[in-house]
Amino acid sequence: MNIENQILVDIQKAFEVLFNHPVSLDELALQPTRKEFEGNYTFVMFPYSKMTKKAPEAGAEALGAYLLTHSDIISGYNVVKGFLNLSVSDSQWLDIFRSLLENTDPLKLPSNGQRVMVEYSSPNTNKPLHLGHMRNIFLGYALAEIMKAAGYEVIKANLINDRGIHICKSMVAYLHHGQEETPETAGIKGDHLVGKYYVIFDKAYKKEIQQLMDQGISEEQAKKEAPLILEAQQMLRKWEANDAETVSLWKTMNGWVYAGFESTYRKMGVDFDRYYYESDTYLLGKDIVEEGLQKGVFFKKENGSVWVDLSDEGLDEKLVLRGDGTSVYITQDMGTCDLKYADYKINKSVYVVGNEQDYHFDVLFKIMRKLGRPYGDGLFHLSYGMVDLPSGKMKSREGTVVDADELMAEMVATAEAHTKELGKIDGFSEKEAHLLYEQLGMGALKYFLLKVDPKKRMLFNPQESIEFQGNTGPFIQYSHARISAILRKADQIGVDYTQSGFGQLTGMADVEQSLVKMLFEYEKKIVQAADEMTPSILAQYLYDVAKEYNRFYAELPIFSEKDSSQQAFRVALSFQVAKTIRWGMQLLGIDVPERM
RNA sequence: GGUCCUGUAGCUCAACUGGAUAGAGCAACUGCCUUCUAAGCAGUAGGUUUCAGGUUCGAGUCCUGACAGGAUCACCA
Repeated sequence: MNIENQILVDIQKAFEVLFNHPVSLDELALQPTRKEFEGNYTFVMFPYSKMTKKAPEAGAEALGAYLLTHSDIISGYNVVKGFLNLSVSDSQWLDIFRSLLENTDPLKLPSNGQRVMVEYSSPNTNKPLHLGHMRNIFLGYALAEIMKAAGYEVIKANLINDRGIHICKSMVAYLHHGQEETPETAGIKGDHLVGKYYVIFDKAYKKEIQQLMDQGISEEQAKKEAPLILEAQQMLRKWEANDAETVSLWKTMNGWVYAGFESTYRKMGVDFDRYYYESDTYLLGKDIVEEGLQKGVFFKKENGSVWVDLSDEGLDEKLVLRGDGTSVYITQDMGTCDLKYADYKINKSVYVVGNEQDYHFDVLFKIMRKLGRPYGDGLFHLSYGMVDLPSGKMKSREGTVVDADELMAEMVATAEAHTKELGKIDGFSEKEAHLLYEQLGMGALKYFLLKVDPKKRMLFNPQESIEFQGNTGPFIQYSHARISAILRKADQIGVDYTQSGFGQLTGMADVEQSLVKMLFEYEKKIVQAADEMTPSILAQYLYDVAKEYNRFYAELPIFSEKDSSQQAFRVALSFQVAKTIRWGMQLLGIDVPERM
């Protein structure tokens, strides 16, 4: 049942009857009535005064009167200036509530026949994951889950950047200083171990540059000629030539990193359906260059380099293949773009990548469209802003990053300390308590990163950012735990909170109606979050629901309520809120506890 | 310099896509645990939505121009 649509249809009818002026449905829109006014939905009359030939206020009055008598849904109305506030009857809301209550499985809309790939995480294998990656990973996971719920078939992909000069840097450093060290002998997670050598390389490299500069060589020159960088480049050539020893070391070190990443992903509670490796894909795309030349989309310059001219689309000329015939970044991206389609015949392809690559994806997508790809219009860059620290931007080479593993451990520890301080773990086993700390710590962290509009840059202050009160994950989790306690008691004393238990209910309090209305909007929020690829819409909604529930909880009694229909309804309402919170939080990758 | 993104309470963020008196949280202050979990609820205070124009019945939202912050503009990835 879609109540808004029904009202709009009635309004449409009214326009014909009252004003003798037919309108199409998409010319009409409702908005929620502001709190300070009476009503549920508001129809704004101002835009229609020309077609109604009436002043907005008079038109609204006429429309309201018409709806009151001709619409089954509308139980009252009032007009303030040109705003027509419509009230929906309690019995309508109750009908809606009953149908919501019936659903026992997490909301999943019928298939829309669309298949989408969401690529996220996509790490380099030369350093461990940090806070910036976490925003990416939680966003990507949540978006994928939300799109599933909205009726898409979703493939989660991770394109691992496992080759290239940066990987060789770690390898060179390891050869010089590694002395057979392994994650086991060093007692360090594999990704951290490899990251350690990346830092060692960078330090030594900088030192060499300085030495060369001291000898009077320019910085630019020094960067190119330092022995270490030459060695790394040499190693890259050997890797590309498939040199056995080099490939073996590469495999070993990458193996360490993958083991480390897997453990981090597991802690994060995220997963992937498909891994792509750049070592498999980096040669792709050259045939597309050829195709583009033939189609006249690309052109060749004198030195043999191949370009695309996007100046008609407001961009510049862009290189797609070097003069020596080797690939650049975008060459292989064109190749993987096609590969994904060949593998899954996807309608949409979403790239969760930071906003520093806005231009790159703009170019890539325009090229694929110019090449006439069938999926061209389904390409989408979910661009998110950087996570800054109070000290400024995170720089992995300068060690000013917040490490993902460390942060998660700290979050869990903080959750533990906080919970113990509140003395809330009576009757918990050791295992249950630890699970709770993890749920709370991770919930706080994930919610913190997901509640903000992705495209905005955000500030992370290690001391203050993640809290447990107010607009936070734990607040929502707490609301769920509270309801769970109520349901336990209701079951214990035998309250029938199925539909038949509140069959005699006659009316609702304001908070109750407002809660029903919010619960009804869950589906709409899922669709909106999926359409706009913005998980924060769902996060914000869940907070609003929890907040409203806590108001209900404080204002109305449940077990001391004497009217059994009232009591049953309030338990049922609580039950439905808990379900909605649980489902929604699950889409965000956040677990909710039964007790806390 | 060109292009793109952002600018809302002291701080972190909302504002249903142009609607009514711009809302939450944190921090501060005041109440509420003998009643279902106080990680909660209610209240007070906090705003020229960076600035200046424009569009219209109506602008935080749209257009123009400043200002501030950021990103990007490699035969790097």
